[in-house]
Amino acid sequence: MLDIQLLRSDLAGVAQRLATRGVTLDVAAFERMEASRKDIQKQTQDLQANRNQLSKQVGQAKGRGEDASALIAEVNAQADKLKALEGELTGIQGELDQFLAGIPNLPHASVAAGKSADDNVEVRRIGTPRAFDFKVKDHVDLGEALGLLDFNTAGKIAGARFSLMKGALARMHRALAQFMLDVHTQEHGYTEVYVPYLVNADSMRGTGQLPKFEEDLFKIPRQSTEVEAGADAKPRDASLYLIPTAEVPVTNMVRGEIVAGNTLPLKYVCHSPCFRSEAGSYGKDTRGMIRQHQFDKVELVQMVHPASSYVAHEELTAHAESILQRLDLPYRTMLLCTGDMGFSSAKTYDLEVWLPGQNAYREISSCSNFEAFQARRMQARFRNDKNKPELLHTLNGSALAVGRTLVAVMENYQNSDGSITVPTALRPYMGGAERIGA
RNA sequence: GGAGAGAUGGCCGAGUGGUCGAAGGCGCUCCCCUGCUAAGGGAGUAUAGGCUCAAAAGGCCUAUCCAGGGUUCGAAUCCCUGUCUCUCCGCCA
Repeated sequence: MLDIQLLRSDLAGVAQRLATRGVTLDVAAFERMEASRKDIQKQTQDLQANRNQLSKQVGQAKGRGEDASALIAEVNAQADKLKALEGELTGIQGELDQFLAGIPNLPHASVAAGKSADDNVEVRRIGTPRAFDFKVKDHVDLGEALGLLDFNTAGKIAGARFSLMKGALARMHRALAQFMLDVHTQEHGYTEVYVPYLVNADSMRGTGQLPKFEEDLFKIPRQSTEVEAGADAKPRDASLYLIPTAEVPVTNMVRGEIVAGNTLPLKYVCHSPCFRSEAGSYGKDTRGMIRQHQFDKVELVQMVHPASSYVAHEELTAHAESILQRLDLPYRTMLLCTGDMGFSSAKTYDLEVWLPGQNAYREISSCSNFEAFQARRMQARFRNDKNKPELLHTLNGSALAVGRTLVAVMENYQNSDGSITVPTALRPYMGGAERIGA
């Protein structure tokens, strides 16, 4: 969520920066709502002040044993008007909140303007794709031939976009997650956390998945026994959502908190399953385990001082890259353009790993700086030098998506006989195994 | 699932209808005193928003004592609904 003060002081500037993302800000609507809010708020507060004043006098009069009925009558005379105004104020503030919640973050100055992924900028390219002297297979052919990957059975159990791994492949999947966690905790200073995989709507709002992207989430409908007040009394919605990324529960750890300044930066790493309905991506990546309803990911999350978030962003991205380097997987780092960034992000690097089976670089990580956008929604703050609460900055990045890393290892480390060499870095996690299959 | 207790400022904790944004303590900040890893004295110390002001400072005002409703001229305090925490019992990986 953007700072409403920024919209008040520089509406045109905000609209201009949003335009680079392809978003049109309804300036007129905002100005109309603001004018209305000001007017109603002024009237409401004046009446409230008047009521408080008179009520105080009632108390004083009664204290002196005098009759206060005239004062009480005076307050009562404006009670209806006050109640109506208070209702209006709540209404207009709700409208403004909703309007504000629908506006994406402003791109950082270092982000290139662009419309789509075609305009992303390649920042660096590490490693050289291996030259194969045989016809390469993709991970589906490799895994099924080895009898270790079974999409048919997964389909029977759950449906499309689920996968089932067995034996050494399932173990390698687990090994990858363990390896990533160990590197980040032992070498990069992250604290490992285990978190809920089902979260409430407040948490989804905190990181920006709600209200705009509900269709991408798996939702478990639930009703509280609490009944909302009002004419159409209905039970309060207490639905839970499956997390689409550990970013949600981990970042929400600081929701509503004021942390001591000297505890920053907070650095967490979390291995979790992720659930995405992939609505709107029908027909995309239908083969294999590139795009699944359920996948594992090791996520890095940092809460930092605002002054250091861009340094932290570079570091976090480097932490993610280090996994690819240790696995000796060729990749490139892309700076996303304004038009291709996620809703909440001010700046994002995507890491794309080389997949021989597709003869292409494919996204395996996304590292973003959200500045105060998430923190403002969550009211996540720290005490600054002046001992005043100030919004902190949040960042996160995948390091890495485990399923896609497994795909990358399978395809890049395949041998002519259909076996897969185990990367050296993973061998300690695989009981010393050097090869899968054959 | 059953029974009970609780939720107040950074922390502890008082406050059961009026002048309470909230005593007191701790912590923190500044000043004074003290020549010393201590103690004492004084002042200050929530957040968000609105109005005023060229701006800052300042001033005035509104809201917030878990959340949402209600009663009342007036609610931290009374009533209702919920959430969470703790204790005991049951069940359970």
